[in-house]
Amino acid sequence: MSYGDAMTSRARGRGTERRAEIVRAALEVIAERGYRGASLAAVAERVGLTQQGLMHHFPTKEALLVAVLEERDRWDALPAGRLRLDLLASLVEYNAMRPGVIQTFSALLGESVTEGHPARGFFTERYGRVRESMAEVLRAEYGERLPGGLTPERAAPLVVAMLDGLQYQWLLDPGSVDMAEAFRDFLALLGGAPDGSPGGS
Amino acid sequence: MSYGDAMTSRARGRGTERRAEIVRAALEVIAERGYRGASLAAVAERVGLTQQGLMHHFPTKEALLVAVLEERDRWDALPAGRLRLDLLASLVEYNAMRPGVIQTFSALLGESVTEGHPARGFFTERYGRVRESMAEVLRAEYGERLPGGLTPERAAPLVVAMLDGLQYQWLLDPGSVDMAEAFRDFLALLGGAPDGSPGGS
DNA sequence: CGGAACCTACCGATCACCAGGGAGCGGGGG
DNA sequence: CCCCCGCTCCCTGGTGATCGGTAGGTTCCG
Repeated sequence: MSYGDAMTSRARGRGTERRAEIVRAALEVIAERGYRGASLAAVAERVGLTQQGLMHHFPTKEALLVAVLEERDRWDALPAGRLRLDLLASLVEYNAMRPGVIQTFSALLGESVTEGHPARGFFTERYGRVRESMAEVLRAEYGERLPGGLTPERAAPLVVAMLDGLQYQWLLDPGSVDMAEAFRDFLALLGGAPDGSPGGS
Repeated sequence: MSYGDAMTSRARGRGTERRAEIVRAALEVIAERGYRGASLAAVAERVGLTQQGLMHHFPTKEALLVAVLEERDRWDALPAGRLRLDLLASLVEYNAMRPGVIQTFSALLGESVTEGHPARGFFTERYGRVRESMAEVLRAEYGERLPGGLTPERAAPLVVAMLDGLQYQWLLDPGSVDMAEAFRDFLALLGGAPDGSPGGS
C-alpha cells in the first residue's frame, strides 16, 4: 500500500502545489478556530496528510502562518497601487460573498493585538502601509482637502477603521448589517453627501 | 503552615471579593493572550491561587469567561440609557488611558467570530443592542434625518464600526493613530462638518 | 542513487478538569 | 463556656487528551 494512491499518479506540479493546498486549508482552519485554536493536525487532515507530513513542507506552525499572511499580501498587492473609492465599495461587496477570507483575517487581527502574537508585526506594518496608500487614494479622488474638511492623512485611518469595524458586525450577524451598503453610506459622508437621500431600502 | 498566612487574618468580605479579584485577573490574562490562549493556571497564579483553588469559584473556564463578560455588561450599562455624542468622544479618550480593557474585548471580539466560540452569542446580542441604543442617541441628537442625509438606524452601525476599527489600529500602533481625535473627525463628518478646518494637528 | 515527499513512533509540555482531603470559621446544643 | 458539626475555601495529586515538534525510516521519481 503506497500512500500516493490517488495523488502520485496525477500530474503534480511538485511540492509547490501541495504547499498551496496546505495554505488554503490553513486559511480555512484559522477562519474556524483562529490561529491559536488551529492545530497542525486539523490542517493536515484537511489536505489528506498527517501532521508530520505537513511539517515536511512547513517546519513550524509559525512558518505556516507566515505563508498564509504572505498569501494575503500577494492578494491585495494588486489594488494597492491604483484604486478608486467606488471600486473599494465593490470590493467590499465582493468580499461579502467570500466570508472565509474575511473571517480568517478578522480572527487573526483580533488575536494579533495580544502579547507576542506572531502576526502582530505583520498587521502593524500592514496597517501602516494601508493607511498610506488609502491616503493616496483619497488625495487622488479629492485633492488635498476632502469635502468634509479633512486631509487625506486624517481621513485614511477612518476609512480603514470603517472597513474593519463593519466586518466584525457583519461576521457576527450577517443578517442585520449590510456591509456594502453601510460602507457606501460612509463614503457618501466622506464625499460630502450630495443630496438628502442616498438610496432605497 | 496554613495557607491563609496573610489572607485569613485580614477582613475578607467573603468569597465574593475573591471572585472579583479573579475576574480582574482573568481580564488581564485575556488581554495578554486571548481567551483560548489564557490558561486557568495563569489566572490563578495572578491572584495567588492554584488552578484548582480557582475552580472552586468558577467550575469551568467558560464560567469564568461569562463572569468577565457580565462585568463588561455592568460596566457600560450605565451610559446605555442616556448619552450624548460628545460624551462618547470623551469616553474614547478615557478608554485610551486604559488599554487593558480595550485590548481584552478587542481580542475577545476577534476570537468570537470563530466557530463555536463561547463569547459569540454574547457579542452578537450585544452589538444588536448597542446599535439600537446608538440609533437612539443619534435620533436624540439630530432627529430623524442626520445632516449627512442618513437615518439614525443606518448611521448607528457606522459609529459602532468606527469605534471598533479605530481600537484595532490604535492597539497595533498607538503612536500613529490618535483614537480620540480620529473619532472626533468622524463625528464631525456625521454631523455635517460645520466649516473647513475642524482643528489643529 | 539522491533527494523530495510522507510515513510511524515518540517526546515533554500543557491543557481543562476530577477526586478527595484538610484547615478554618460560625453557629447551635449541651 | 465548650465542643462538635457543617460549610466555605483551597490544597495535593492525578487523568486523559492534545499540543507542537523531533527522530528516523520508507517509498517514489528523476
